[in-house]
Amino acid sequence: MQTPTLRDVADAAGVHPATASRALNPATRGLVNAETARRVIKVAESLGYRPNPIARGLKTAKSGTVGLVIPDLTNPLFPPIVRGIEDVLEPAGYSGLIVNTDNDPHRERQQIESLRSRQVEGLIVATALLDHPLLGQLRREGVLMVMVNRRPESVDVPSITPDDATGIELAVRHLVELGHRRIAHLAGPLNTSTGLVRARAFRSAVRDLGLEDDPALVAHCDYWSEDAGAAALRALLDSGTEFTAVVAGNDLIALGCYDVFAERDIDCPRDVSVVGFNDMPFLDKLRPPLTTVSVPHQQIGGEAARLLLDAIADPTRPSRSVLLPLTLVVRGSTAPPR
Amino acid sequence: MQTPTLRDVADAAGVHPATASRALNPATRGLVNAETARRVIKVAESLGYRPNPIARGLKTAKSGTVGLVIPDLTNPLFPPIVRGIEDVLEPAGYSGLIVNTDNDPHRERQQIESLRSRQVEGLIVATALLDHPLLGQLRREGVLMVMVNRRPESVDVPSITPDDATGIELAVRHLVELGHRRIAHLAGPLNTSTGLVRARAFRSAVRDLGLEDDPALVAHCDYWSEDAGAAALRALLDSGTEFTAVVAGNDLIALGCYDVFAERDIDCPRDVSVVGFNDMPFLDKLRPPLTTVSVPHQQIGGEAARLLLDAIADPTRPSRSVLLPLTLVVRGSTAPPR
DNA sequence: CCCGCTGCTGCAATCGACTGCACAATCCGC
DNA sequence: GCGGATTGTGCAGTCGATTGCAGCAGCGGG
Repeated sequence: MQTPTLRDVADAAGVHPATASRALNPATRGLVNAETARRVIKVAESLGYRPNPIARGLKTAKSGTVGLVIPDLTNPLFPPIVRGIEDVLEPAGYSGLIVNTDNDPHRERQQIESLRSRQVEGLIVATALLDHPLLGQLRREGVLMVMVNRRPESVDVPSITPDDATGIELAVRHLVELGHRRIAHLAGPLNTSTGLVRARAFRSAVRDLGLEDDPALVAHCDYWSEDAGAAALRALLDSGTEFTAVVAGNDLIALGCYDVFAERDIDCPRDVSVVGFNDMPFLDKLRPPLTTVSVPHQQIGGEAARLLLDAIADPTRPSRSVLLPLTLVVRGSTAPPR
Repeated sequence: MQTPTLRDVADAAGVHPATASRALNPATRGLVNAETARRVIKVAESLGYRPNPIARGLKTAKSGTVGLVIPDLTNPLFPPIVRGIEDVLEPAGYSGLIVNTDNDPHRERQQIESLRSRQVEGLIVATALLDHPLLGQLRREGVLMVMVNRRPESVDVPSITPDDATGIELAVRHLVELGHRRIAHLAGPLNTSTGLVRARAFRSAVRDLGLEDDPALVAHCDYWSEDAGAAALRALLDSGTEFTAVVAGNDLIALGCYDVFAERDIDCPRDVSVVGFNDMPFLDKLRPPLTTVSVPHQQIGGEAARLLLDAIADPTRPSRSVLLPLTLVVRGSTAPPR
């Protein structure tokens, strides 16, 4: 006998499996004599009994798993989020099934399909595609889900997002306080909600702080990548527009700036200041260490998991959304303009 | 009716559920009339039938999941490994359940216990503890597993490990070719197999290349961390031992060196050269960019998953182990000595 | 002294898919 | 045209845990 079953426990305790089941389940324990329950529990322990979640899941139609849909675990953004999720899921007796979509809508469909056939009880979605028809469909089919890092525009889905707008404002304000007046923005892809939100926030922050809102000062990146960031900065430089500071759409784009600085012999922060976004690991090891907006990724993951567990516990509960506050981490890449 | 069951398909196709089951399962399809099979399959498709893996698992005692035991997903070493694993698991119809142990043996036990109760079919273990009694116990209990990044000493378990010894030799040889003669080693914790193997490999590489094997040149770090690396380098520096280059046990330890360089105004690579190990992301963004030994993490993960799947398919097959070749990535942190 | 209630426990069905066995239909050779 | 081999299909039990319902004992009240 590999691992003892409920029946083994019941036999050893001299009761019916049904009684053993009730004794072992805290929710139904009240139905059984306290003395009997104690005995059953004791026997279960001594036998090293572990309920088989597969069998349990068959009857209860619950799998104890949730799906985590992310673009790519290799992107340093996601591990802390996943970790935060797992840390909340685990004590609740749940676990997460991770799939990587590589931002390929087709793959995404497939992966979600595969998760559903694995009977996940809900989905935590961190992919960044905007206005996805799949989203509405899943909603209609009653699939529970929580979005991370993006707030769906049309559909009513609970979400956990960093307060991007305030984060950008933090960055701009910091630069203004240092004395910068011509601040550029290297925006992320505008077909992603974060890219869009941050770009908008940038322009309104600039206006709010009494600076000129010059459209020539914002350049767009096609991807959230170093290369795209470098390309955008080069274009901006070549356009002849004057600026003394850059707010990058995220840290990778900021890293692209570093490449251009090296390439064109620009001294950061003496010639140009840069602020990133996300606070990826090891940014403090760069020369100069990157000033950036810090996002509490692990906390975001934790909140997302909590929201999903709530939804599982009571699917009728109205969907709640959370906006998490951000902080600015000032390091060496920002200084007063010359 | 939420999702159609096998019975629904069978009814719609006018056959018995048993027949439908056989028709749908490629392994047993031969038992049923080709025409009937075709019809059943067609009906299944049109109904959008998805076999319920929970029910299937109950009968077949297979869950389609494997457990991934890692210390901490947040450590940049692991995401690529996990990604490599998932990429192999997924097409095979398996998926991975990740648990983080934080290198806490107690937590590790618990987590593995929890994975087992979830009926995982095997374990991929990437935790670095040496000589773990748990290991032998699991073996005896017939739990299939594969180790990543470490080769168990006593027990016969398949493993995938980078060829650390050759990697270290690559690093030392590179430094020697640059003209270094006094090369130090900041070894990782010696109670981890990688720490031990690399430290040994360092000394034998030094000897093989005709350098003096001075014990004063190797310092030990208590952890694989920046702080530990910095502390070890400080101790070495304070001891007055002369050296012009450092081979760090891994990249984090090398990063610790950077901190000390900044602190003591040491110019890398002019005063001291440094080589890391692992090639974490973004090392090329450091000043100076870190020369390091590159480990094919994703490939390691993939191989590990393949090994485990093999073992699942045929548990009697003798356990195989793989040593993956490494390469040296020369960047800016190494130069000829002054 | 009997009825009815409460508190426990057991019985048996159920979840959905798989599978050994039996049986029916078909086909072949002699 | 008959016996035996060969397919193809159905029946029913199984995996392990859960749960509605029934039954039983004990107890108090009328």
